[in-house]
Amino acid sequence: MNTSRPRGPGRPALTRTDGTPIRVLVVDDDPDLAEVLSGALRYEGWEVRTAGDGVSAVAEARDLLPDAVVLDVMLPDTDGFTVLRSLHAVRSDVCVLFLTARDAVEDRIAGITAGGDDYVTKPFSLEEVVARLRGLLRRAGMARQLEDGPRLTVGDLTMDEEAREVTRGGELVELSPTEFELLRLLMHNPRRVLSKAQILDRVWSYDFGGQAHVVELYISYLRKKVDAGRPPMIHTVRGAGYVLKPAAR
Amino acid sequence: MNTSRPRGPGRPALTRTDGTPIRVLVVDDDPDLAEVLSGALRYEGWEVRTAGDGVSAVAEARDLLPDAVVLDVMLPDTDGFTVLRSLHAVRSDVCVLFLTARDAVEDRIAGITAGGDDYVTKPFSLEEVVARLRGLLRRAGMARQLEDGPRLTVGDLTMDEEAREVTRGGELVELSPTEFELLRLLMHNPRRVLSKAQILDRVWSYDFGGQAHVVELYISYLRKKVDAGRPPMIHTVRGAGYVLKPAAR
DNA sequence: GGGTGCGCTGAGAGCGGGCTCAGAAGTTGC
DNA sequence: GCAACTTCTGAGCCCGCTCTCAGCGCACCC
Repeated sequence: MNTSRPRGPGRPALTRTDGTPIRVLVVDDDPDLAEVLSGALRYEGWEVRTAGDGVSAVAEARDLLPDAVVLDVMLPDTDGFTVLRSLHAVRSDVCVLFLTARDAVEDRIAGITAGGDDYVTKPFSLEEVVARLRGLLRRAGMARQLEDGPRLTVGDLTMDEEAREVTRGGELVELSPTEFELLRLLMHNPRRVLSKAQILDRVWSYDFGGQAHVVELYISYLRKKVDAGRPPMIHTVRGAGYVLKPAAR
Repeated sequence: MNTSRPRGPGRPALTRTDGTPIRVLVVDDDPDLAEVLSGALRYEGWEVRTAGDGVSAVAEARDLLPDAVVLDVMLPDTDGFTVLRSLHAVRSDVCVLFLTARDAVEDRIAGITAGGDDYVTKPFSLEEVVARLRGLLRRAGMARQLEDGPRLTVGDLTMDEEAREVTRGGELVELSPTEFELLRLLMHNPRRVLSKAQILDRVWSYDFGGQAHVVELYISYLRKKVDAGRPPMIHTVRGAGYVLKPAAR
């Protein structure tokens, strides 16, 4: 996996207010999942460490003083709530993103999002995890946006990630959840060719068994809504993937 | 380190008159509850500390000199009223919000609130606790409102939090307590998508075991009263949650 | 210029999220 | 003690979303 990654031109990156990379701690007892996650976060240009249980998580946190923690609720030793308390003791303004099984949502998530923290249910897509973390960090005010705020812009296409609002040339564009996620990925990587495999990896959840064919399908949906009669911004690079770039005048 | 969490767009924040964050001490012997509470208060941008019993509460108070204290009446060592006296000795103008069981309300609480303090009965919703604290601080004159007073406005929708009065386009809208609380949360977060879990966490009491289904139900109630024939302000974002925004022109 | 395969799109099935209605249980006020 | 109101549960329905399948067009290669 490619670990060195200069941000592409136009790639909006978050850094800490002093300009150093954002520090994230990933806590999950499944090493494979932790690896995939930390890969995606490093791809954002962030500094990442991992821990496999609650005790080492707190130990790592004491050392790293992370800005954010990605925390599996089900850990071999302790439950998420206890870890949360310890983390807040280490650094009171830490942001926490919980990972939880879908059916476990109801019972004990209660109160977790109250402190401004957030959660995603397994299985999740990497794009979603990254987006949630970005949102948390931005709201906590510990991050500095290198570009202009929560509104993402490519050409005359804009996306407000918090309001989930997309406009093209001032007109509102209505998107389904998956379409939105796909467009978000494209808009975070303007002028960069993304392969179908990359897109599948980031937009669809990691346990998705389907074909790369869905990517073509959703690109076609997006074109109908985003390009619709206007000069095209979504381009196919045959044999390589897709690019989003401002429409040539 | 940046400990203040700037409110989202349109989110009215309170600070002390010198502009520094409001300082709150949370006293409860249930660590989970204390954690949830302090999370919610930190989310308001306030500085929070916790204590688990009366003795450490007074010790913390001497150190922090809090503007307000959230105080469980039932403590392992002392009762709330003794703590109250000690707190007033530390800082005579401190605001106190009592937490009490429903059936214990009658007798002595009444006398307390005469002193300008307030109470909520368990189980409570976080939105309620935060609202009561805001009211206390404002009345005590130790807080400075960063935005425009107690009246909340989104489009042609207004809410007077103190009078519990809501108008849409000048017309009075009558709401039940829960409906009011839900709308308050939405109006504090205009143009931001709130998930059902977030709403559940803040509007319903922390021990509510029910389904996210009630949120849909109450959204539908609100729509009937707030949107009723007018251009809709409450929007569903499928798979994500709900947003309140000014009606499109 | 013809073949090959990649990419595009239309049709449609299945599913599940979200809305509404009806009613039970609890609460408040007269 | 009754009436009005509020809150929440359950059931059923509808429709939007997702994905599969299949057929076709077009780009590229020889």
